[in-house]
Amino acid sequence: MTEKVIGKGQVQSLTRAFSLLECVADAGIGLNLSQVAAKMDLAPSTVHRLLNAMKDRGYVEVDPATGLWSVGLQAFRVGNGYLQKRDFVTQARPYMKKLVAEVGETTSLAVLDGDQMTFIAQVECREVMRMSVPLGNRVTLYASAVGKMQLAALSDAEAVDLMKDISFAPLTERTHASLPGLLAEVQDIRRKGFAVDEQEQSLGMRCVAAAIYNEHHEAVAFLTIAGPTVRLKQKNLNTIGKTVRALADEVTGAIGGREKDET
Amino acid sequence: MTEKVIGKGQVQSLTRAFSLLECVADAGIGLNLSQVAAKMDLAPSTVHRLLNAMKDRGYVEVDPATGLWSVGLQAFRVGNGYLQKRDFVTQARPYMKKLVAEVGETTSLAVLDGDQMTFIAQVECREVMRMSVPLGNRVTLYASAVGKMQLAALSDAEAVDLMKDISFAPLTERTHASLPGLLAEVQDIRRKGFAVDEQEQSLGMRCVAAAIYNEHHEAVAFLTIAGPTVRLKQKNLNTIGKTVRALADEVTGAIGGREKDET
DNA sequence: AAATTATTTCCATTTAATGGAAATCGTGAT
DNA sequence: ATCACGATTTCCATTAAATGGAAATAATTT
Repeated sequence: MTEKVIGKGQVQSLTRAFSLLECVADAGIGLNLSQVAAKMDLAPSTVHRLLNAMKDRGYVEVDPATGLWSVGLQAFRVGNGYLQKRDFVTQARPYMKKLVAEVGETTSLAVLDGDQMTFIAQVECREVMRMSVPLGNRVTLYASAVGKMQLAALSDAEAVDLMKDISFAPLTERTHASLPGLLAEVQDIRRKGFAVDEQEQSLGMRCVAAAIYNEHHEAVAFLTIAGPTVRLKQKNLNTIGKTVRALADEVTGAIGGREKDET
Repeated sequence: MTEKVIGKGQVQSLTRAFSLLECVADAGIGLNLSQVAAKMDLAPSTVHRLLNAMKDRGYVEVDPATGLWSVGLQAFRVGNGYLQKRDFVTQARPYMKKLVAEVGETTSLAVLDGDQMTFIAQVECREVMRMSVPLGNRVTLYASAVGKMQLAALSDAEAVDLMKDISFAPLTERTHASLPGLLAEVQDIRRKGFAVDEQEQSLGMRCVAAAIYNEHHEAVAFLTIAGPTVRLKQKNLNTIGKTVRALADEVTGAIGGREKDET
């Protein structure tokens, strides 16, 4: 039998509870107790105890009719505190709207989370066919405009370090397949100040992203615009890139930040 | 010394960790470890251990410069799972937009949470002076349009039961001060199918709310529009009420629900 | 009605959380 | 620079609190 050793500074019941919470959150519709127990490889009684403790506080809820567990309102409430603090999200909103008005495509804001990018805000355009990502969704660093812009905002060493555990899964035939190729593009992105996702995430979709900096010249968030290739035409990418970058720079200014290399 | 007994079905470390999380979430900008320890009446070492365990999972984060703890991205991610599941939120969005377009004021969606109403979605209008509530924020049942509409959507017995532990704190001079008065208005709200907050929450603000029903004739969410008294004029409230109700009914239809008393 | 599966309760066992104390780090004053 | 004070972090003996097997109960299915 393999002994599971509890990591230093870890709290078993907490770690387990959060795993359950995430398990239940990822499941969407919900899972019943036994499914959760099986998935987490825990005794039903343990799962029962932990889930009920979280239920008492509103972090999860159980549908009495179906017995399915899902995320609770309290989790939503607490989680939204994240946005409160990050006032750049609210401050960026008017600029995001401006960008939508100028280019006519859905605009989003993403931040680095571990080794992926997470979308934290969005202003949708009014087109019938448009890009739309649920907030909280993630994309890879190597196959998204925001991700590549994130890498470009770091030093080569930092970028390589961030990518060290990543394997290049091809999402389309245009997805980067190796680190050297990716880093070469990152160089180019640094020069231009914006990144382009040329159908690397999804065929028929192009994205353009630029960085928002804080007062310490650190990129804290990434502004991106995404649309179908039929409207976001190749020949306009340079102009759009400049527009996105200009808007991102405006946000940087609005939150009292400063760009990287202003010499 | 008073012995703190752990409640049945509770998990001490979990309960404490969630209290810490909420403490840190409510603080907005953040708190340092000692402040949290003092507020929660726990030993610093315990707080340190629990906060670090949550930090490892991304539920809280600490600003290395200031040592202030605040809510983490993971909490946001997981919390947003709450909306995923409730497809009426996404389905309601286009109608919320339509309502904003028609009336020109910020539109929100609220649900019952314990004995308060929680805002879970919002579409802001484009006015400079406009209503804007951070998602996850709560309002009372007795001093909000959504709250009164919620009460009206229940039977008198259920409404009274829901209000049993509530004391009527006057938020403005127009706030309901007692249950009988509130229940009398609730009768009227049932007849009209929409509720009005006539500066009961905040002077200079009016709100109008209507209910969204599921297939079991249960009110699951409340659509509301809020704006300054200078724009949301008294004489238009009836028309606006009908508009809000009509839109709420459209959402009800879109999610396959049915209204209460369709005889 | 019986069988099967899922949930909940119970409780003896022992692990894992606890918090006091001491060490370390950080900051600002002298 | 040195000292002092407060905050943070580490350590570890103690024991309370979490654990999970088993049994009871409830909910489905056959």
